[in-house]
Amino acid sequence: MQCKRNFSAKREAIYRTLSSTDSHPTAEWIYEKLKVQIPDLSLGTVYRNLSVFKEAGLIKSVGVINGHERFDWDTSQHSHFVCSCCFRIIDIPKSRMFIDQNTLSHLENECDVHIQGHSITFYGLCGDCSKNSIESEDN
Amino acid sequence: MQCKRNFSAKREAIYRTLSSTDSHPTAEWIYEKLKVQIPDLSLGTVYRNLSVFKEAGLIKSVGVINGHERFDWDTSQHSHFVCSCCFRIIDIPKSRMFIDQNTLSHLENECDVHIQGHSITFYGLCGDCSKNSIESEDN
DNA sequence: TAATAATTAAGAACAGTTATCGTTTTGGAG
DNA sequence: CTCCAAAACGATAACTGTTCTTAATTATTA
Repeated sequence: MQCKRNFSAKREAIYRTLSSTDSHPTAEWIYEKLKVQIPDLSLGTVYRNLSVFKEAGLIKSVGVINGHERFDWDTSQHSHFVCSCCFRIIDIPKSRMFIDQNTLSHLENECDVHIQGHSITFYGLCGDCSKNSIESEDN
Repeated sequence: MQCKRNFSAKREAIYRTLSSTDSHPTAEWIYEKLKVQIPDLSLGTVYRNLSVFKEAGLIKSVGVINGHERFDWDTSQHSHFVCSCCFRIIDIPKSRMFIDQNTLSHLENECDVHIQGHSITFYGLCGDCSKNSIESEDN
């Protein structure tokens, strides 16, 4: 991959689809979304380009949630909340939970490691699932 | 599963193998380790019992690292370091990096979620891989 | 002992992802 | 524009970690 300006039409569409949502989608989701506009798109192409983007540092993986890798266009340091019920992923405001450089340095010494990054994931029930589980108790 | 005392011999062996290492192993690793002593052990049995333990809250999953689910006998709240090179997982001392209840409460309100837990993962190079990558530069 | 429940091995099935391969598209040079 | 090489592509097979099925075995209870 050269630079962003040289994206092929499909590559561009895949990147645009990912970067226009905050839902931290799967490859499949992006594929389904784009198939409407680009009927001859292949799922393999979505996977391949997501790998290309990831390798180029243009996107990040949130990790494998419920068996599906989830992607994030926002490569800046931020935390996520993952709903254990519907597997929705919600961004935690960036102002929160920042681990300072001093702590990282101490950790590196203490554990004999070289830290390049970190991720904080909260899990529990999202608002909707929380509400639903209360409603379904009313029987 | 009833209670820990009623473990079958193989279930017991699987739990013992996991709980006697800090390597956060995969199902495969436990299987290979036990196959020596228990030749008629099946990999499916290891997977099944790990699920049973997880469901019972006896063990935790560290998540899927490099395509393999990693398990941890230590269910208490603690953080991990994951080496991006050899995928070793190192426990971070429990004294470090805990997020207080007050912060969690604020987060729950701010994001409209119900937080049940969280995990902090640091990544980078472990001591060994860091050393090796420096050595291989000397060419 | 007989009936019942729990656990297991073996291997088939499954799902998400990656690799292969022949074709098409793209972008630069002449 | 035309040619060419490199990049990207679609289709689909292959791969891999995990789960499921089934029949057999083992443990428990009556």
